[in-house]
Amino acid sequence: MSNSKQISVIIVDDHSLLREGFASRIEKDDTLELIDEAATGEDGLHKICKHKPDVAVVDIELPGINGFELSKKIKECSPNTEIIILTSYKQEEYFREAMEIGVSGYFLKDETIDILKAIKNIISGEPVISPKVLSFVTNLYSKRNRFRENVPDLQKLTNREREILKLLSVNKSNNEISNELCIDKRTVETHRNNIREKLGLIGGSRNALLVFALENKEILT
Amino acid sequence: MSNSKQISVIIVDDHSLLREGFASRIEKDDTLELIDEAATGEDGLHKICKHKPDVAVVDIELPGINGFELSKKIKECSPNTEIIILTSYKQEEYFREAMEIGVSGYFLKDETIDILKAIKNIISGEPVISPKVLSFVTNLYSKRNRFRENVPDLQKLTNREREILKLLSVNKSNNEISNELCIDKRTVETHRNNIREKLGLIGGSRNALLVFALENKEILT
DNA sequence: TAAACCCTACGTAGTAATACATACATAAAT
DNA sequence: ATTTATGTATGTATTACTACGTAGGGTTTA
Repeated sequence: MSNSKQISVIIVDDHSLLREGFASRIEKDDTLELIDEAATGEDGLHKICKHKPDVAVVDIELPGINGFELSKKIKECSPNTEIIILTSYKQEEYFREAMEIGVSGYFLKDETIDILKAIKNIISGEPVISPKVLSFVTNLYSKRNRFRENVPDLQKLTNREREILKLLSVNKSNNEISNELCIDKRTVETHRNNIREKLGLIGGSRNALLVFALENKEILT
Repeated sequence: MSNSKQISVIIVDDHSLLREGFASRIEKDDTLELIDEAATGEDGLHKICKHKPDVAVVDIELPGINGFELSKKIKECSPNTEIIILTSYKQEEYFREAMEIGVSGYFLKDETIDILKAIKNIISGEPVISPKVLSFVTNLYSKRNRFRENVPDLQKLTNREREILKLLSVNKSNNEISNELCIDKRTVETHRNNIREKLGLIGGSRNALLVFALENKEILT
């Protein structure tokens, strides 16, 4: 009955109607197999730990332990099970918590989403976030009103200059840099000036170079 | 030639080898059609505005206008074109900017990702983020969480001090702040010192306060 | 071979911020 | 009613960085 090529799935949701719909959809797809289902967190945990399915679809609002607690416990007892949150909560806090726990997918029930395709995507290594939920990410980022006009041209800098810029990005002073690189402190100043000129930071605020270094610290080799 | 059921795609990347590989993959899939390609931002924009493809795959680092600028212009001239960023930059800043612009996908070149499947997913309405990149979302959220726990020191600041810290976070000098708030520049220094003391930044590096302000600019009211 | 670039070093001058103080008026708390 | 917190202002000295230069020795390149 259980084809080894099939993706094994367990759903944990207290709405029987939703479980039925989910089961009927999965039945029509022979690459997926619903091996069990549960209506409570405890029952779900028990069944998932027992069967260790490829995918667990869990609701957040559950009788007993909720979907978050359940997810954490799943990660302990069956770490290879991919967890998909399927919920009607689109609050940012819930999404955030799900992300922190490290679930592989987060979908809203009221969406016209192809949950089966999402499961397959996740199994093939692509975490998927539901379109409506993705807007949280976008909004979150948009709240920061910094907007980069150009990809900074770090290629214009020499190796030494990039090295010094990297030290600047971890907030080292000229003195510290000169000690670390065993060069004169005035030489460090020369490099700084050359860097500032190449990056077009001359005449700006006193700390323009530091700000640049901090903002770009990740992309410095 | 062009089957109306096919998904039309244009790729903009300055690496010809990558374009060739992309083209050869697409050829083998008759649901996708590569209708044109470009090596520069300008050429890409021209071709995309002309053909208005279903999907545009764009690199960030491009000769001339970069991938971000290109994406913004694509959204103007061909708003129905889904944009997929395909890049070797996995820095959070780039991902953030891509999200702000509102692209539908963000993938890393060095990943063993099925880009064709990703295109199809996106066409079917599922924004997809590359697995490695998705960790930014997680990190971002957990970072925010840490902020709230580890920086209650901000509560120790008075309203005026927070106001000044906020101005510091956008890299204003004491002089600029004193003008803006109509107080003496030495008073601003007093506030700075009080802030530094309350945040435990005394004796640290000269720019410790600036670094702090920059790193926490998002959570300043 | 000459030109260009890179790393190094230094001179003088000025500005910005810190370290470490004191001081006064007001408003809130108790 | 006295303490406390807050916002304001000032003094002196020191440090860190910038502005604007010059300059030698090394390697690469045209």
